[in-house]
Amino acid sequence: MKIATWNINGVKARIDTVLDWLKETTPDIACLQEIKSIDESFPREAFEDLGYNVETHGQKGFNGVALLSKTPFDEVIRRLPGDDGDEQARYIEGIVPLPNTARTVRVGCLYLPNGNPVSSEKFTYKLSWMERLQKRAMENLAGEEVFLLLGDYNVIPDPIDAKNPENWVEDALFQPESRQAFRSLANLGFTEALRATTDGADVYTFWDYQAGAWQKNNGIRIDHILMSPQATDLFKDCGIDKHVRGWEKPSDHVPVWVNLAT
DNA sequence: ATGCCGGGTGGAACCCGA
Repeated sequence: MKIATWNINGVKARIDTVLDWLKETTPDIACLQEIKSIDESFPREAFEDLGYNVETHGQKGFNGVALLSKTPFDEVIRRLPGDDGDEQARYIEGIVPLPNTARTVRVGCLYLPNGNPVSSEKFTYKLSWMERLQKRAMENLAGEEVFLLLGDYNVIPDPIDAKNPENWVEDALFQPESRQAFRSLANLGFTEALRATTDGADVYTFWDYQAGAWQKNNGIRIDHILMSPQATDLFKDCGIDKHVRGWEKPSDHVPVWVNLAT
């Protein structure tokens, strides 16, 4: 079973690119971030035509997340608990049957706040959002399910995860508080899929549109997949669809995926 | 380089992203 995540940077601008990617890589479940669309405008038929069930949690203009699954959802949860009054659409969670078993897989799709500039309320919002994510993750881990948290974390975990880490020391993505919160989350008992397969450098998921970042491979690794112990028991491999960044009209992020043995 | 590009809104110029 293949489960993927991708910050597509606008579903209207990216629809053809996303459909091409789905046809090429055929994930069973796809988590999309930054759909930048209200639910009513999301082009769900285009995805249904490829055999996907579609669940969205959108808002006008910014943010917005979506779940695609070849198998119908048993349950869908929008928003993180404890974010009453938070109008930003950044989290959607779905449960689908695990193929060839009587079990299910729970998938949390997240678009974590950027948090810049660090001196602003945007950074405290980022950290409080991470606290709410941590609580939700603890609840789900207690269920001892096959559970994955995938998405755009907007956190560079370690210096090796940036081409030029010195350029990010003032940035919210690389602040000690951001990295500590990501470590605390992972240390609840998750396995980070990419780092379970390689400790190598030059493994990125984002390249800025500006200043020739892609051409210079000036990237950062900020899109991550965390797996519960029960998911890790099924883990086969993890990859990054780097070639998609070279397509026409690309997102600035590329897809990350895992294969589970099912 | 706290916006060089790109998407969104709204219908020009400005907000937002990382």
